[in-house]
Amino acid sequence: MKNDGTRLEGRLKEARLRRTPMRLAILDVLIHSDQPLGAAQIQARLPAGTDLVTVYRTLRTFTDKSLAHRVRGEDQTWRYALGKPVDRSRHRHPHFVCNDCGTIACMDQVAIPSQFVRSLHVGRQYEVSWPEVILHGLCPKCATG
Amino acid sequence: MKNDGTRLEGRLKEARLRRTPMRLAILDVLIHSDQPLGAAQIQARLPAGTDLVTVYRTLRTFTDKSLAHRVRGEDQTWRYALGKPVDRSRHRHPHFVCNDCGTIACMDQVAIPSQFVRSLHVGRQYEVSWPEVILHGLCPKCATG
DNA sequence: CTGTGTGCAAACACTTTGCAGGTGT
DNA sequence: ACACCTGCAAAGTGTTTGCACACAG
Repeated sequence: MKNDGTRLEGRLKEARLRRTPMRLAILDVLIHSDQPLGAAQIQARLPAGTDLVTVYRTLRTFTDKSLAHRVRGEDQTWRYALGKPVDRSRHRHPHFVCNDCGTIACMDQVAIPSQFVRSLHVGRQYEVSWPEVILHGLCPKCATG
Repeated sequence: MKNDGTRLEGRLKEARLRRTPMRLAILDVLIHSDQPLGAAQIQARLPAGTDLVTVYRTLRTFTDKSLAHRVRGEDQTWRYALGKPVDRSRHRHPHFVCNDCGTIACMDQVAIPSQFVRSLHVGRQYEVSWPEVILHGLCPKCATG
């Protein structure tokens, strides 16, 4: 945890992006979140007065450079999360959306079976590049509550 | 095809909704579309001057009564499609989104394997109610084009 | 110094809400 | 007749764009 700062700078350098306070701050928020966050949620975790537009632009930069990826929430908004180095190019893990509290979780540890697409027997006129899986249900908190 | 009108009225009656020109018109548009349509797209297929707000309200009524279902398009907008009687309560077929032209197709004929969720080995703290599958790739038109 | 990033205001696109008047049953 | 629909206007929300200034490299 101590060298998060260093790691963050490394990510920016790798993506050939300037190391600005705004970017470091947003990376920091994302790295410490256990779930994808929306632009407004991120803004709320930054110093008061932080400009939402800049947050949007920064997030766009991150996704453009594949530093982060985004998923849609039930409520129409984009949620952003850092892509694990391993799946930075393609984020093929399922996402979980809670019917109750609405939070989303990246199930990085869950793999979509490689033969999944094939098992669907989609007409061969379709060229499937990747299957997005969104699991709906109750998250641990809401399931027990 | 000749008795579409009758069928449409039947659906409304079944849902205890009044048979209004607006509703019949929208049902007609949806029944003749091979893909989910957005509110604006539906409006465009109705007589000029049709109120978009009413289209939205009508679609909301339809989804409330499970007469139709909706999916999100890549562009963040809702696309509506009539639910097949069979899956009116739950629409578990995959949807296909074309990377190129952006159109969405309901793959009603494709079944998601029943053991799919189990095969993911999601932590048991999560209660998955249903798996949403969105296939990304190229549709027949764009694949050949 | 130069190109990129940031802040602020304003624009945009999609969707919802309020209310008065019209219509199906 | 009465509840439910519809049309019009206006507000909301999330996101993007334009432009002048600030700052990292």
